[in-house]
Amino acid sequence: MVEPPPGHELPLRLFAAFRAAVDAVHADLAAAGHPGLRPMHGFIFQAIGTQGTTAVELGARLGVTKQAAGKTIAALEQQGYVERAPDPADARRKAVRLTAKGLDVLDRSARTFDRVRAAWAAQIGPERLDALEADLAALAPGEPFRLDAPGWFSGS
Amino acid sequence: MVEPPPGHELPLRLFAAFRAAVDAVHADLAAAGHPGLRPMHGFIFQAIGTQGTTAVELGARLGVTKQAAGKTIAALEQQGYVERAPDPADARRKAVRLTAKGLDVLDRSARTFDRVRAAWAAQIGPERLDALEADLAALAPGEPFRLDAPGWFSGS
DNA sequence: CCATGATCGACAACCAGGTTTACTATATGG
DNA sequence: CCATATAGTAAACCTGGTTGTCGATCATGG
Repeated sequence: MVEPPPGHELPLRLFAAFRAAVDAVHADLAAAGHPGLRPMHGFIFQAIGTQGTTAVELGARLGVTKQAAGKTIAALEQQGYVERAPDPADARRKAVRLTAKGLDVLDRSARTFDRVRAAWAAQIGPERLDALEADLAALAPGEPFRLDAPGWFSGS
Repeated sequence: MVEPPPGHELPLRLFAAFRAAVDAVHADLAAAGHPGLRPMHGFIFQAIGTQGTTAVELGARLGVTKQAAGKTIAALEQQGYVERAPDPADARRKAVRLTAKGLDVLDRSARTFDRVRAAWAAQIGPERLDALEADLAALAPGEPFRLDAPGWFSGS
């Protein structure tokens, strides 16, 4: 009977591949005038999206309190990635939208992820990459868009 | 021509699978009298290992400063997971070793990771799981034991 | 044998991101 | 019209990390 690999190796390889893709994105972003963005910011930008959002909604998407979301928004506003405008329909709310600079991050990220995927397909073959993706979907079913990763790792 | 899936889906699925495995480990740990341990602690325990280590060495393995490693060690010592003893051969050094409680964490984690792997093999078939692992090794080559994940995500 | 430099661990001050608690301002529904 | 719920903000605090500094202890070259 053949010994299977130790069980911790597969999770580490999953994480290593994830990390490789994210590192590629952030290397591109850093080279394109967006230094200082961390992997967690990718989740935040995705959570804001092209539609914009509010502090409460952003907090819910990221799995943090609205106060934490508010701090994050303030920081991104400071750096010019988002802008806030009063909601004409509800004076309590403040609409948060990505600026052109913020949209550039979203756009570049998407293109780099596509580039990484194409490189991977070329490396192991598109069929095997599709099989890999299908198997992953079977092993960890459900919505892949869980944006509450910040906080999951070190969070309370 | 068939549209490939958006490139960000695969990384998210990689992360989701990693997260599922780690969550299984920490659910088991929490049920076994180790509540409050976060995913990042798994990396720390692995970095300390059965051999023990020192603050400087731990910092190097985790990719953080020795001061941060020292704080982490102090916190784990407080909770009874590690103990420090003076090194008889070098009075500057303090050997850090896992206590029985700490070794229990390491042991349980390894067994749960094995259990997860077995469950995954049963679900998609051992051949496909082996293929998945081999493909991942091809895509993100190199040492899978990169323990500097804490800090990578939100770090400086 | 000892002076100099490197290394180990600790302390202090600070920062980033998160939480809890508390508060104001605005909507909304009975 | 008022009671209750919701959006945003603020303050105090926690954790994990950083830089800078320091004393204590090796290690090495005169």
